[in-house]
Amino acid sequence: MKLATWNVNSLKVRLPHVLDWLAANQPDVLCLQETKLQDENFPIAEIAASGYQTIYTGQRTYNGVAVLSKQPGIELVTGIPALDDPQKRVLSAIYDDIRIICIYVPNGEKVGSEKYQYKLRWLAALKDWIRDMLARHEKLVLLGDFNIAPDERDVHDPKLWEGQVLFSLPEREAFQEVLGLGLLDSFRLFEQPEKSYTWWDYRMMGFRRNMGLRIDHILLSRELAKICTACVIDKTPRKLERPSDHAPIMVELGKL
DNA sequence: ATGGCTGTTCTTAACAGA
Repeated sequence: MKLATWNVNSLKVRLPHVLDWLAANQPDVLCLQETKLQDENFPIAEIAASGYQTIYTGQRTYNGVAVLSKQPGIELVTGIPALDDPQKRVLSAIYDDIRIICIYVPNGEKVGSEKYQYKLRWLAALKDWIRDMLARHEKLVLLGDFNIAPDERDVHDPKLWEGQVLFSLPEREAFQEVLGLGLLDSFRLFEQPEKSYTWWDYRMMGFRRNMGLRIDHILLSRELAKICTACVIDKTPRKLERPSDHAPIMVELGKL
């Protein structure tokens, strides 16, 4: 089974990239963030023509998440149940017995800002919810754009980013607390190339100079980590014309 | 120190993203 996540930064603009990527990689499940589409504008027909069905929750201009899958999911959840949040950032369903949770964590803008406080509150609510979900689902995947680089290895210039949003200690601690519930960072289960990132700034030739951050993640419950055989960041779509600033990541799971 | 790209909007300037 192949599970993937990709912040597409506007599905309207990136739909051709997504369809090409689906055809080339054939994931069983692909989670998308920053679709930036209201539900009535979601391109279900184009995606269905590629052999995928979709669940989605979106809004105008900002945020929006979707889960594309070969098989239908059950027990859909939209948003973090205990969090009263109009922003469309969370979508979850069960696929092939696995509870998939697609998230788009708030960016946080700047350490100390109102949006940063919202990010930390949001992460605290996420932790409480994931604790509940793990108690109910041994097979669980939490994946998406976390907007947190967990470790110095995940930052092209840790000195420059020290204390900055996406790499500040409170954010990294919140990430570790989620892991502490019983999740593993699939990317670090395997040997990886040095300087592996999932996001590069559009400006200053960030991608060409590999000035990136690893802020998109696929976290696996212990049960699933045991059967995970690979985790790969695919930089191919980042090289296309008009790319998303994020690259997709994919894990492969063997038989239970 | 700043702004640097990109996408979106009751657009052509302002904002948010990371």
